[in-house]
Amino acid sequence: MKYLDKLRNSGLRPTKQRLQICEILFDTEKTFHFTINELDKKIKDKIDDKISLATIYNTVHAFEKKGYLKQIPINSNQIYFDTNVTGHHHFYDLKDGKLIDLENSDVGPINIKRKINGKKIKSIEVLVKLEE
Amino acid sequence: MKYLDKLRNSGLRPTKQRLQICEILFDTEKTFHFTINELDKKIKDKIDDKISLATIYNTVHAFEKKGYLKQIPINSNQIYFDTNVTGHHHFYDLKDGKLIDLENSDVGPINIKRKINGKKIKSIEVLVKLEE
DNA sequence: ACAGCTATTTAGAACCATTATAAAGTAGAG
DNA sequence: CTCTACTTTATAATGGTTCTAAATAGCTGT
Ligand SMILES: [Mn+2]
Ligand SMILES: [Mn+2]
Ligand SMILES: [Zn+2]
Ligand SMILES: [Zn+2]
Repeated sequence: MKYLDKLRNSGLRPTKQRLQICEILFDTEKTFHFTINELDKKIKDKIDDKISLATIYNTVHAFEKKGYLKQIPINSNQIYFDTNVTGHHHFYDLKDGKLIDLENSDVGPINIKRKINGKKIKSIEVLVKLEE
Repeated sequence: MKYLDKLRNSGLRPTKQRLQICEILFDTEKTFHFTINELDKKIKDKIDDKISLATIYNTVHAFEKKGYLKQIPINSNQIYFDTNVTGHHHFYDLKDGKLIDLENSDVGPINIKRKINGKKIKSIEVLVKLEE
């Protein structure tokens, strides 16, 4: 199994459900963005076993904690996740609610000049909203 | 009344509730960030009349539509609003969930090199997450 | 001032994404 | 194989936000 070690090495038991979700999330050429609802639909499409919604939530959160997924900061009634966990940015199309990756090279270096005492920077994310 | 014209000029009737909310939101030296829940508490503290939660939601959304407030893109179970509607950025302290303004001058110019066909850029917002 | 019209407020219900619960099932260690 | 901790699951609960529809209030024209 392709993802057995990935899971074992993170201290996550490689259950059938987790392995199937791994295939949907990580077996693709390109990375992608998704909501839980979209992932649930994709699972129903692509696999014949049923995976409960609770397990989908549990798994996505477990993967996020391990750094295999990240949330995208955006105002929406649903959480958007990203299978691209490298530092990068996003276009957000206000018309259709879709996200498009913006590579670091498309944005250029961002130099935060202000410091906050006792805190360090964990991430810098740019959201570029698009309209017609 | 200080906010009568502001409201009338936007096509919003200057009701007692809207005028009172204006005072809480816009009568301050500094701009600030808030959730609906925090605004509701502040209203209970500062004014003696009761304003229903539905009216608070209605008013905040009306003000946002008129450009007197904006939402801050961030992952949270609640929407964060900002009384600072100029283009600027934010630190987000993951420890306590608080936002701190980052002026454009603290970030430097951001040059988005990539274009999306048929779309134009409405806003560019940077979120800098802080950890210990 | 008054009538008539429309916008607004309101309490409460509904909505719905997410989280909690607790019982049944499963993986891995020994 | 057994034991235990972890995981899955159906289902309920939670909680922020939106909807509903009836009451109220601002505004325009007279
Ligand atoms: Mn199927
Ligand atoms: Mn009071
Ligand atoms: Zn992305
Ligand atoms: Zn701000």
